[in-house]
Amino acid sequence: MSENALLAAPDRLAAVVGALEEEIVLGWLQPHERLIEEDIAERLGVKRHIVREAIFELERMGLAERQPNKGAFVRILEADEVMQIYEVRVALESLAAKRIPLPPPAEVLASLQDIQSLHQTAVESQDPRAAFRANIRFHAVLFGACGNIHLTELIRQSAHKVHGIRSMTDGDPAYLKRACDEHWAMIAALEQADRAGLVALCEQHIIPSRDLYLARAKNRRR
Amino acid sequence: MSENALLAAPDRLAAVVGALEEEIVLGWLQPHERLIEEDIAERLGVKRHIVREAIFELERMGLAERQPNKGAFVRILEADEVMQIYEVRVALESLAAKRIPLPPPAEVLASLQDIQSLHQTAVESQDPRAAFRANIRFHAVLFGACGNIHLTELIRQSAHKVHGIRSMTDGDPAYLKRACDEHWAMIAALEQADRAGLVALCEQHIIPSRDLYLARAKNRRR
DNA sequence: GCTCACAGTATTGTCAACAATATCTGCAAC
DNA sequence: GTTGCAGATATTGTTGACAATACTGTGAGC
Repeated sequence: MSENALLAAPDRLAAVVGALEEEIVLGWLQPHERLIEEDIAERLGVKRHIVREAIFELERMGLAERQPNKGAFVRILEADEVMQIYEVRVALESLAAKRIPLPPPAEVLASLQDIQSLHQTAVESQDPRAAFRANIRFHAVLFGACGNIHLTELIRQSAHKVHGIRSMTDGDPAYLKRACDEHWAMIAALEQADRAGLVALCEQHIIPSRDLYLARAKNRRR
Repeated sequence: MSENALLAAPDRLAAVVGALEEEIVLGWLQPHERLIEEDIAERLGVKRHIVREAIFELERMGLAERQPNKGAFVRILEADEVMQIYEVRVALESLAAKRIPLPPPAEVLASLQDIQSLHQTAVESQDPRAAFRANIRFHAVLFGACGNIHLTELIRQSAHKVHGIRSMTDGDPAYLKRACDEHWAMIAALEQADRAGLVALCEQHIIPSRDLYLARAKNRRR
């Protein structure tokens, strides 16, 4: 990961945050695992300073928890927290879906189709990292089309909190296949200017991911 | 403001963020004014390091804007941004209002009444700082009663972005009086378990503040 | 009189050393 | 065998100094 050293200063922090987020989300870093600043700094080829700020950021994102003078841990969300976050996500994403102009600009549609092709490829070839990234980009472009930057940002924040996509790693092919199909259905709804269909799809789309997260959280608990 | 030095480490950052937020919001710091790390550090009696982090936080809150290697400025929201934020606020606060248990726990009601008494006193005695703080606390307790921490946090975030309460300073007594009355009406709706009334009040309550903000933003522009 | 280059200044960004705090290990007393 | 203490180690938190960058003002050349 020494490519970080090559990045411009303002992007390094974001790069480290992103790297750590992926490691947590893809399960390389387990819940309750300690995040030791110096180790991470060395591993990612940056100074401790940057890692420190990144961990603050992760804490804000809800992926890590800090205890003063003790350090940071990968955080595990309680079931009720997950429910609460998803309740808000439904409201926000539903609002966004209602605001997306229909039919959307051609470049938005084209972009979504490109990203979704990548997503499908990643899912079929069982590349969790690529699938994770494509999935994020798909939703960013989709909801970004609503034109409300603040809303888009809150949706992004809320989604990142519950990217417990360990599901991706130990894999649930049926779930992944379904997510893929639903993405294509959303694209179709956009093309056909089917507002009701789009909103319904968006609202339904996130429920399985919630339930999967909850089911895994339950199993994880000893 | 040297009392900051006495605070425990983890709270100092929050204290500095709060102090700067108030200064921006109450108009002591004007839009486009530069936020110079060392000056602020000296003024607030903390190290530059803390101020630096605080400014990052302000940027996340949307109150400041940073340009790499150049510095940070007090940010001024464009009219369309304000509209967008308020659109989200209506959705979020409305959702919260629908989730508050009715009637709410006695301590919540008592707390709201206490805070609102303070708010009223502050408004009547034209103490913008106290009014600002009481207003924030009122909404925090009110929406906090919905029980969804994540939702409460998003509401707080969104509200802080548009606390352009310069309105408080150069003052619009009619607006302040109205806000006060509406707060009392919300308390009454809570007591009477009047869900529809509560939700309607919450949705209407923020519109005047939006319009006031927009009107002032317009005047401010030369 | 205007423009461009250059030096000087102000400010932000980075770093490595130091201080404070918590955690671990080994030993002794009971 | 367990508990409690003391020293050693590991880790986080803080600081001041230095480097990099952008801004400002002055003077030379046209």
